[in-house]
Amino acid sequence: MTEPRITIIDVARAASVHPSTVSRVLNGRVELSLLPETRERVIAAAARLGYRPSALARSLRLRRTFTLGMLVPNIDNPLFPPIIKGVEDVAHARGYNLILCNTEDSSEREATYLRVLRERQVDGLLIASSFMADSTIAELRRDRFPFVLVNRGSRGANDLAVLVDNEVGVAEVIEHLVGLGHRRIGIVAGPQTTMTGQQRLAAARASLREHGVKLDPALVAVAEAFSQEAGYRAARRLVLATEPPTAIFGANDLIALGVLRAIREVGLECPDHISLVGFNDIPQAEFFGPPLTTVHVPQRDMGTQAATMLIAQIEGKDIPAPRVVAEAHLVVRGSTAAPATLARSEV
Amino acid sequence: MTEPRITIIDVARAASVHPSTVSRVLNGRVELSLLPETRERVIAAAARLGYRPSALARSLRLRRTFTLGMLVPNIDNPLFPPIIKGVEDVAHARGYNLILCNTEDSSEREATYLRVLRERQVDGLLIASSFMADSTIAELRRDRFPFVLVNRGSRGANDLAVLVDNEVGVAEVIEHLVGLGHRRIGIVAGPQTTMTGQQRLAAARASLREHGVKLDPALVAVAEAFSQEAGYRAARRLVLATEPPTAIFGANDLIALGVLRAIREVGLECPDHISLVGFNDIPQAEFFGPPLTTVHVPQRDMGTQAATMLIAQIEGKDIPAPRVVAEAHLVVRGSTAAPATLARSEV
DNA sequence: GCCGATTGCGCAATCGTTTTTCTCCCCCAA
DNA sequence: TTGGGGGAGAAAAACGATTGCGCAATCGGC
Repeated sequence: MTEPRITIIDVARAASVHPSTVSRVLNGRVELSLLPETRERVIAAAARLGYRPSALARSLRLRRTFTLGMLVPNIDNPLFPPIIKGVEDVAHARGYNLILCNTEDSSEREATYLRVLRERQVDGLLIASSFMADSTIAELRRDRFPFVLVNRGSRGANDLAVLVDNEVGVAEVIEHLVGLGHRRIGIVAGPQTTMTGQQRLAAARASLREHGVKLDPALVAVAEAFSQEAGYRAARRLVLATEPPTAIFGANDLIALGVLRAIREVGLECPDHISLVGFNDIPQAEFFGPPLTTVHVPQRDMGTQAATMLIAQIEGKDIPAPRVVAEAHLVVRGSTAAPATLARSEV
Repeated sequence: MTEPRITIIDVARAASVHPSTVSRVLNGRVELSLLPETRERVIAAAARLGYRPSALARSLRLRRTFTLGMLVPNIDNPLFPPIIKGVEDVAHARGYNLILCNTEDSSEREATYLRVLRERQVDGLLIASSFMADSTIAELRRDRFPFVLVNRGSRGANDLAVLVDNEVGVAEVIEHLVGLGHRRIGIVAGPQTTMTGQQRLAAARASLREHGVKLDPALVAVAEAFSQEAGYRAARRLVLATEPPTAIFGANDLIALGVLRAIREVGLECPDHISLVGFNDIPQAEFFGPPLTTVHVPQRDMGTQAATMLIAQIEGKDIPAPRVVAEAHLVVRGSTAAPATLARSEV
């Protein structure tokens, strides 16, 4: 890269035409008439010199970068890679690139990345970062900056978003557990600073109430993050309770995994002593020991939908619905069973 | 974004100075003397207008983008997210951004992304994509384009690279299995179009030979990708053999997971009938059923090392060693045990 | 043989920065 | 009074591409 860059001017010189002609040839502007022979000369010269147009210069001139920015809270969470792939599928097919930023659940990183992405003039933003302050989102809205929320909501009712049906998903979880005979159900909620965390907890409470099951406040813990470690820390209190729950619902699969560790640490087994349910159905969930009962969400689909919506917005096309709610349904695997006492009485 | 952009000229006008002065103030060029009062006026004007410099224009002028490109074969493979995080840690700390591209194990996508990244003038490239042709890499080398290989080698001995010690890792795997009493060992190798795939298979062969264990060719299968599905397809032949192996080494954890499914599908259990070992120690490996015995590699570290090397190269600093070989050591968990016959005789 | 239409391509402005060079002005000393 | 010096900021030239406009040449029609 120390050698001088080959520019459109070099190509023009080599083909004995004007730079503008090179531009037209290479961008295939068919509305302009060009001698086939000229066209070929230009193409040959470009190939010979190994000309590589500068996306920087082009974007500056065009005021378009054909780049999408994506903010992800934690790429370590296996929920996100499939979503990212979905986004990439669409972006790539439509001629856009993706700049992926991992915010590490840190609002400073989030702010930095957001600034950087805007300075780089991405054409639009996919926001899967659940910690982002509503005020930040409001600012984007005010600036009319194209964005789509993924796997999180916002107060602005008209913001474009691809969401998960937390109510239905959680309802199925509770229904399943109650159906198995569980009455002493614990919850390890997600961070209550996130909408997802709030919604899933609220949905669980509501659903338990509907089933006439009382939720012991001692059996509700809040994890500080949607991570395994946070889940583990939060779950310890539950499993050490004088009367531990017979089933625990973790607000996502990673939290559930942390709960699993906590369960084992006190010498109990899942599902023999405590049943466990997660949320998201991350790709390896079925291989866990025991295979995790969880709520499946159409991850890749969410990514493609979000990207499609964003690009439509960028290109000023019609958007059928501002918010898409992805279906979420329980997948029963091996981590749930009837409570121990019941099982015994049944035998 | 339909509103006209606020440029340095607007700020200059608002502060009644020349644009060049604004640039100097905002970039803190202390070597130039500026009246404190002027400086404040400029800063105030910039803040008031909400000025956001254009990274595009700046990069064009500076011929630097402070952006790193990263090519990853498959972000779905949990091996990569921690590596990416390591890269991001360093990049972020040093003022660089990361453009992440997922090649989906497709060489066309790889070529497209490579072109795009160079057109966008990223300052350097992290290449974790193991399918990339050596000729492509040779081209980068010829162009003196800064790049670092991650988790893969190349023929060019002087290419910067952060590698895994496949020999030691695999040797420990074989040693472990042989030590447990296994003699009929199967291998599900990675794609032989990749260096990693070749190396691990070769290392396994060599190690078995050293231990005087004969490798039955019928027990060697090659997966078409480092994925669960490919591992599953490749493993079926092994588990259906007239005399199945008592242990199988999968070239990475995802392949091992596919093998596990194949084992179960024919009604066998792991490790009771067949022991299983993987490679990489992906974050959820310990939660699998059974917890996976595998080779741990310092994932995040590899990312930070690679990024550090790349940035050093970009900035023309000294690079201590062109290739870093990360240590790889076996982690014994529940997926390996003594072979069934032995176990029975021991009881 | 003249005029107007059409074809093929060049001209120059523009996108928003940075940086080198230059100018102006003030102050102080000779 | 004049010249030198230096401080503060203006001018202008890049960086590499795109595009509306316009000019010259060719062609066809009468």
